Amino acid sequence: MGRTKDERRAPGMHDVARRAGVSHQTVSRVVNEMPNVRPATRARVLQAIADLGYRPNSAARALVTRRSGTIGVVTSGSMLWGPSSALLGVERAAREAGYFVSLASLGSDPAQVGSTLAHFHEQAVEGVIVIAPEASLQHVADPLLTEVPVVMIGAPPAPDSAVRTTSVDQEMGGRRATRYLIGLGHKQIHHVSGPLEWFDASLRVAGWRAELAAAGLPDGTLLVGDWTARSGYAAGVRIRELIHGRSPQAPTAVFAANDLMALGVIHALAEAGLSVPRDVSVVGFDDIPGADYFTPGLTTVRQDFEELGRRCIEILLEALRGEPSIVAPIAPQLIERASAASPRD
Amino acid sequence: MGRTKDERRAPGMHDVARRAGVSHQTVSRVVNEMPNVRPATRARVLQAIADLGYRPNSAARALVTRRSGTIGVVTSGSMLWGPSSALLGVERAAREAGYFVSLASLGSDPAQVGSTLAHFHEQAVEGVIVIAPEASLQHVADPLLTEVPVVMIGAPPAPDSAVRTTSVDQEMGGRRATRYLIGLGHKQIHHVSGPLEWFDASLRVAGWRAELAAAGLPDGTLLVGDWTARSGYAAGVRIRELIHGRSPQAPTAVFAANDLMALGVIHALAEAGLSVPRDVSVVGFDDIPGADYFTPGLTTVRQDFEELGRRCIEILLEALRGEPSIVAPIAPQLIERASAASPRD
DNA sequence: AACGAGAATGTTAACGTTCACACTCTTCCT
DNA sequence: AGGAAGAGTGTGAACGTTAACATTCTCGTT
Repeated sequence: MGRTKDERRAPGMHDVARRAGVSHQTVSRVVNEMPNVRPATRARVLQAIADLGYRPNSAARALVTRRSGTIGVVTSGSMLWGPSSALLGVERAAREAGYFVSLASLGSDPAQVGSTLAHFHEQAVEGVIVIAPEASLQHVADPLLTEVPVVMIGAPPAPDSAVRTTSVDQEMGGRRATRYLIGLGHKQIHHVSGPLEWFDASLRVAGWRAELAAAGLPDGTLLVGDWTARSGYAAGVRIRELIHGRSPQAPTAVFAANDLMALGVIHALAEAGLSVPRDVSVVGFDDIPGADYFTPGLTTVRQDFEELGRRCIEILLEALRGEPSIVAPIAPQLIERASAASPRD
Repeated sequence: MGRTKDERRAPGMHDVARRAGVSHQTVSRVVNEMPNVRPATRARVLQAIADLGYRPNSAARALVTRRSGTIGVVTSGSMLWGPSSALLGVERAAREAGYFVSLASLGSDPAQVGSTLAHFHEQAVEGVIVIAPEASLQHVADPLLTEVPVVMIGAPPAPDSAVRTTSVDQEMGGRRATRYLIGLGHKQIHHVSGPLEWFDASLRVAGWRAELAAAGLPDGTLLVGDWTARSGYAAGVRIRELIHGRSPQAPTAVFAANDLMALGVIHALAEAGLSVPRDVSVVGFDDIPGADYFTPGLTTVRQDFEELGRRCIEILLEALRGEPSIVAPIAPQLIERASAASPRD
């Protein structure tokens, strides 16, 4: 009775080595594309690998190497258009660079942060990318920082921290939107922002203010929303009341910090018989799918999230190599559509 | 700046064992929550673990165990609202079950399929979840099937294949939307579908047809889109031409297979001075963020993508345990809003 | 008191790599 | 001819865990 080993083990380096008539170490060298292997030998090994369908065992490699070949990505649980797209960019770039991508989402429960970190730690990730541009989450990954590099997407550079960052230039986005409206002749431009503890939100506010000031215009009213269309609607209700009351604060244009809130604003306005852009101009932010077919088509500021994700990996790789990284933020782009026009008067 | 080379090895089981005055095997037993450890010993070990900040090394474990504790998730590259949400659900459930989640997206290039599979294979994933409900991708994971269970999200059950599936009941969704419109009194109901090679798309078509037939109504016209608002707009243009031409085929209601296309349809209609729902009723599908603030608020069929993701993991775990799984598809839900009403005549 | 059945713990050998060497050829210089 | 330099290859020991088995305790039973 021979060994009834129906547990057919996957071939290992030794099997390949035997078949190619070399030592396991030579196989290792071939697999890792190291120099100092004669072409003929390399070919023989490669052939054996192909014949046997050999695949290196990454666990064994990770064990001895102490490198997992994995990078961890933390996302906040929201999965809005932006984060999802950035995640996609991150994944693509990471895989292209030969890394595995391990995903972990953050619930609202702060205890989850600890468990997520433990999760990554246990997996021995080589780097972490945080897609959660809320200030409250700015330091989620700090405990890992002593061990691995961390890149945070969308956060402003923090020179005091070892966390590297990259982002779309949100302030510039805010300026572009505002300047465009000013160029159209608007003088009263209000802003519906996201929650101010989001970096993106407060930077867009800053851009809006700066541009208003630069043009010598008075500050507009700031209405704080929460990124949802519903909160945009609430802001829109406030705005239409201002307009109907012929308030001196009544705006001729509104800059919303994302497209969803812009949608809500437009809805509130339309409900009250106010037409966009005839009565009020609206500019959004993000250029989400469908923004071009809102009624009216939404003039907005587009950000390239996938590019953002790619850069994230780029920076992480630089950090892994110990290089400094000076990456300029990505410039967002204004997309002209129908929701903004010159004021009537 | 440059991180000093930290030669201090992380503590291993032996270190813990020494500190607790037991053998490494006992530590292993404690870590893996195995029985037959005296409470006092367990406590001592736990204490030592805490003192040393010990974390089990998953690579070593994976090596000896031949189980990676990782499940692979393949997504198509699109990152629409649905897939993203499902991904989130999958991640949550997987982590809760103690698994790592490895992500890989599929580009358009079919060669990528192979590389993605190799990627997972190399990582020794224990199971694969495919979030790519296109028929063309139905068999992407088949080569892995001999090794690990595969669960495909959104695909119809295929009894001939070992691939397990789960989904929202798309046909029911199509029926619900259509029935609602019929209940409102509509007799000419057209459908703007997604690409027919998507399961979801063809099932919704089937539901629409079935319900029409059940009500003894004539077939409506099928306009095939590609999920984008732009394609919905194109369909809307066709529809408004029908209406303006007083064609006998002119519909009083349109069922769009997703909200984005519904948005496009509404836009095209509005452009031509046709009002929704006064002139034409529109029902969408998905209930994407913002759908409630379209003008008018979109009546649509909501699917619970996160639940879908959770079930996916549930089924995968069952497969891993060798259990059969008979999971009923999730019933989608009609959300009544303003975009559909009774026809005027 | 001796026995034995479990419970509790320990010992040793894998798992499949890479690393640090040691070794054997070439090649080319003196 | 002698040998140094370096290319090409091989050897054995880690890496940190679990599996399988071996051993020691702890009782209740006879």
